[in-house]
Amino acid sequence: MVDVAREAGVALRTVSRVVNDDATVGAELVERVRAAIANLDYRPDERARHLRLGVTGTLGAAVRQLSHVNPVLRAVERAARKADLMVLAASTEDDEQIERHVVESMCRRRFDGILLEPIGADHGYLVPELAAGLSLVAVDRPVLGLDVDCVLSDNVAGIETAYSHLVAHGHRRIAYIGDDERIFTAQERATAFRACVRASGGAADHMIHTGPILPDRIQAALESALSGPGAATAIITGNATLSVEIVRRFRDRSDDVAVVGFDDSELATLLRPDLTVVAQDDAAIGDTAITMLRNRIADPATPVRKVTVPVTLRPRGSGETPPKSA
Amino acid sequence: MVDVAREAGVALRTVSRVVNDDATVGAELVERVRAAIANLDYRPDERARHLRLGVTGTLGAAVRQLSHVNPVLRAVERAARKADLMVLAASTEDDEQIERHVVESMCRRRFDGILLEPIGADHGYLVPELAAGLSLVAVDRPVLGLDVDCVLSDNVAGIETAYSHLVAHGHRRIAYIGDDERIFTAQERATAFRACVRASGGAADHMIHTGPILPDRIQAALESALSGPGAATAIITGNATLSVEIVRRFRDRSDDVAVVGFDDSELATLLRPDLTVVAQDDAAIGDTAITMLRNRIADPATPVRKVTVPVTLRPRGSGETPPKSA
DNA sequence: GCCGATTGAGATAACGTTATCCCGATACCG
DNA sequence: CGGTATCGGGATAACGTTATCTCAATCGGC
Repeated sequence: MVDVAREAGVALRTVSRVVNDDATVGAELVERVRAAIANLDYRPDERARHLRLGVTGTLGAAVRQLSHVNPVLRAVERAARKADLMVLAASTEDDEQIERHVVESMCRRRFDGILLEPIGADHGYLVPELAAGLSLVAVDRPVLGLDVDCVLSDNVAGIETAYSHLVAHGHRRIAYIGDDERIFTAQERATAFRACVRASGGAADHMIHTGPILPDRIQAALESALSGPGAATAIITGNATLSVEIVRRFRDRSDDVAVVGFDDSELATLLRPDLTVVAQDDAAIGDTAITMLRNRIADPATPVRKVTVPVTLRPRGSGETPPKSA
Repeated sequence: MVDVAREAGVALRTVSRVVNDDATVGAELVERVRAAIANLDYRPDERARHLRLGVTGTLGAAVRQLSHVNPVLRAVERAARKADLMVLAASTEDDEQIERHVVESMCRRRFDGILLEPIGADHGYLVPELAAGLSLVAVDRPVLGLDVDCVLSDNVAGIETAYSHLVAHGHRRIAYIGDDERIFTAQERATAFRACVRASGGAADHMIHTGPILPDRIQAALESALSGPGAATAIITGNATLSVEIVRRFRDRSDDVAVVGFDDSELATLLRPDLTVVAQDDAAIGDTAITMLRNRIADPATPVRKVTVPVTLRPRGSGETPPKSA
C-alpha cells in the first residue's frame, strides 16, 4: 500500500481513501491511484483491515455435516449474501471436541457472529465467549443450560399433525421409530409422540422405538412394531434418514403400512406411493436465524429470543393409506 | 494482552511466549501468566497473529453447494483436520459472479490455500491472484485455460467401464442421458460415451441425450431412447441427480431396462433392483487435493500436477439385467 | 575470584490497515 | 481586500500480535 502511494505520488491515507471509495478525493487522483494499484497489482489485506476496524463482516456456521443435505444452511447463505456478509462454514460432525474446536477457532478469528447447530453436550466453554460479547444463534437445537437465541422447528406440532392425520385416515395403532433420544430433536419428537398416544387413551410401550440409526436396530424396531396381535398399521419416522431406512425395507414387503416421515427430502417422491411428510420451513428458519444474529450483533443487549418455526404436512399418498385390516 | 502482562507483572513478550508455550520461560512465571489470562479472560486475536505471522493456517473451500451431498468435501475436512489446518467453506452456487466473489474474499483474507470446484467460465480473475502467490487446487473440474493443479475423476474410464459392463451383459443398444455439456464432467462423459458407441460400430445419434436437468427434458430423452424400433435396452445416467430422476420415472413402468448410474448415492439401494453405479473414490480425491495444496503452499515452485483418480464399478443388480428382447 | 557461556525476560519494531488531527489552498462573504 | 468557511490531502498513531535485539542474572570452569 505504501508502494502504491509512492507510485501514485500521494500519501498512504489517500490510497486508503480510494480503496474505500471515499468521496472526498479528487477524480484525477483517484485515477492515478487506481493505475498504481493495477500496476503493482496491489491486493488489500483483510486481516489488517479487520484488525483495525474491529469487525470482520464474517459469520461462521458450525453445522453437523457440511456435505449433507442442509436446506437451512442454503437459506442462511442466501440471506447473508443479501446482507453483504460472508458466511464461512465448517463441520462439527456431531462431535463435542470438534464443535468446540471449530467454535473457538471462529471466536479467535473474531467472526462477527456464529450460527451453531449445537450438540447435546456441555456447552460450558461458551460461557466466557458469550461474556466477551460473542453473538451466537443456535439453529435446530437449543444450547443446553445457556440462555442464547435459538430458532427451532415446531417438533411437537409436527408430531401431533402427523399423528392426527393418520388417525383421521382410520389408524388406531400407530408406531414411532425415531433417532437416539440424546439428540434434542429426537427427544422432543418422541416425547410429543408419547403424549399423543396417551391423549388418545393408548399405551405407548410397544409403539415407540428410539435409538441410534443402525440397520439391526431399525429392522428389529420395524418387526416389533408390525408383528403380533396389536401390530401397528401406520408408522411415523423421526427424521429423513430414518424415512429412507424404513422405506428401503418396504421395498421387499407388500404390507400396506401407512408412513408419515419427519423432514422432507428428494427421496420422498422416489417410491410408490410418494412419501407423506412433515416438512420444516427451511427458508424461514435460515432467514430468521440470520435476522436474529444480525440483531444481536447490532445490539448485544437485545433480549434473548427463542423462535419456533411452524411445520407443514405434505400429504403425498403414503400417509393416506387406510389400515389394511379396516 | 498488555493488561495480562500488567496483571502478571511481566513483559508483553513473556505473555506471548506463554501463549505460544515457548520453553524458555520459567515455570513460576508461566503459572502467573496463566492465572492472569484466566482472570481477565483474555482471548488471543488470530487476526493480529495471522497478520504478524504472514500465514493463517486456513484453507478455503469454494464448492458448488455446501448443503448438497459432497463426500469429497467431507474427505477434505478430515484430511485438513489431521494436518491441523482449518477448512472454511462457502458455496459458489455454480454462479460465475458468486464464485469470483467467494474466491476473492478468501484471497483478501489471505487464506493459505483454496480448493475450488471451478465453474466452466472465464477464470481470468485468477491470473493476478496466482501471480501474487495464491495456492489453488481445482477439484472435480479443471480451471479452463489456466495451468493450475487439479484432481479429477477418471470420467472416461468410468463411462467405458459402464459401457462394456452393459455390453458384457448382452446389451447392444445403450443410451446415455447426461447433464448439460457446458459442464466439464458432463462434456467429458458424453464425449467418452460417443467414443464407445463409435468403437462398437454404432451411431450415437439417437442414443445420447444431454442438456439441463429439467423434468420435461429428461422425460423426452427417456421416451426417445426407449421407443421405436431401435429402442435402447440399457441406459447410462450422467450423474447422481439424473440417476434419481431416471429411476423415479421407472417406478411407474415395468420395462426391464438396465441402468448404470454415474456417481454413487444413498438412493442407489432404495429400489429393486439396486442401482449399479460407477463410484468415484471420494476419499482419495479429498486426500489428494489436500496433499497437493499443502505441497504447493510449502513450495509454490512445485510443478503443476493434474491427477486423475480411478473410479470403481459397483454391480448391484440394475446393470446386470439382460436385454428384454434377448 | 573473575570471566565466558547460558538462560530468562524486557524494550522496540514491525505486519497492513484506517481514523484522528492538522494544515494548506481555494473560494466566498462582508 | 481581509478574514473565514470549506475542501482536499498529508503526517501520525493506533489495532493486537510476534520476532529481533539487548541486557541482566546465574552458573560453571579455571
